[in-house]
Amino acid sequence: MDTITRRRAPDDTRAEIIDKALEVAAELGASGFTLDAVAARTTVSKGAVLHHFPTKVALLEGMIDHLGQMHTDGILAEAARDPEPYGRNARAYLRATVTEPVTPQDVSIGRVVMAACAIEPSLARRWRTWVDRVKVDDPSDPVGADDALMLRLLADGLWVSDLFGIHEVSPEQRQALLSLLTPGHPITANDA
Amino acid sequence: MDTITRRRAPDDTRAEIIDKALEVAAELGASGFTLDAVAARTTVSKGAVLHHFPTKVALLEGMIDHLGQMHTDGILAEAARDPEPYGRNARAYLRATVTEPVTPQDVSIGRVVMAACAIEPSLARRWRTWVDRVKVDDPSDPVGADDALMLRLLADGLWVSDLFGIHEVSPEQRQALLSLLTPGHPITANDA
DNA sequence: CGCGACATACCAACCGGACGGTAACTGTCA
DNA sequence: TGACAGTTACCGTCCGGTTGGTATGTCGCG
Repeated sequence: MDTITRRRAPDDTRAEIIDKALEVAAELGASGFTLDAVAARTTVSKGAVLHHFPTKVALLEGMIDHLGQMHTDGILAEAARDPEPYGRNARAYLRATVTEPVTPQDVSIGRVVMAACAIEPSLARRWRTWVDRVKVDDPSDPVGADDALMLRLLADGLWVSDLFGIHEVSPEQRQALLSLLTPGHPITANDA
Repeated sequence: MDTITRRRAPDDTRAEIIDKALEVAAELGASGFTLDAVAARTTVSKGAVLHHFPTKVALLEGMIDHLGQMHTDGILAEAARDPEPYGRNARAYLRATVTEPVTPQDVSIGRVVMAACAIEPSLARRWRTWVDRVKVDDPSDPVGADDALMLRLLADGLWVSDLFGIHEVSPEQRQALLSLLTPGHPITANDA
């Protein structure tokens, strides 16, 4: 009947764990990202964390899936407000990566994810799976495969650059990148 | 007379440690990259490793510097054989990243470096320092800053993609990327 | 009851690095 | 040139803190 006395729904706990795990990643970075730290921040115990995510990698998978879903939403939203069909999908990918405010928290989380993928191959494969899925969202996109790939590589490169502070990229330069792909003006030679 | 009993030159030991450390990184990956594993592969002991590199991060710095030097050489060689001055520098950067054979060992080492930079901020800063240095190698390069930046971001994105197996990039596509920057045909809008 | 959602207590192994000691090399000064 | 002092290169061992994971108990709900 009523859910007042009932114990909390497990899904809520699971969601809270992921949420708090992202907080820990944002604040403590990869070296501070431990099961104990995550559990300490949740309302539940470490045992509960291990109950929902039997291993640390499983927790990271949950986090990556969550982040992937968020980013997918951002990309779809970006594509939805783009009237120009040519290259819409790839452009949305780039736009969602470039435009979204990159807070220090995002950077820290990104680093943790990056480290995790670099250490654990299964997580890297999960990343790839996400990319594959987001790539086929709009097969009717008329843009050439080479140009679309180029935009995605560019977006990833910019993301990595932001993560590690490699290049100073001004807002104007980001804007210039956004206007790269226009109909009738393919970038790579293969896309005639 | 003979050098059998003589102690080896310390620089040789240091070089050997870095060399074997790269081997360990290539074969065992980030999770297997421990001081013990490195020491076990060298002819010297763990104590000697710590003597030359007082901390694990210091060893990684040495490895990154070494790799950076190698890559710098590759870039300079690529630029030297390029008759076209326009965008030569940025193109060489891209070319050295794309063209150089990416062996599984390279991928494994790259992952270790990536993880290290993601975990330890000082290593990421070292990466940035290297990029800054390699960027000013040829200030007379007439290519626009935006286009040069774009090529570098593209190269980094491709490198990351190769590291994690994110995109399948055919040799033809890599070739298409190489011919991106040509005189009289700027890519970004800002470089008129 | 029984099953899933937790809590508590605990463990064992890994790993970075500290440390005391030794042997080899280098400079110095008589 | 040779003895002595100081320094550098290196060895082998040990420690202890951290951390991922387990084992077992408990409680509520259906």
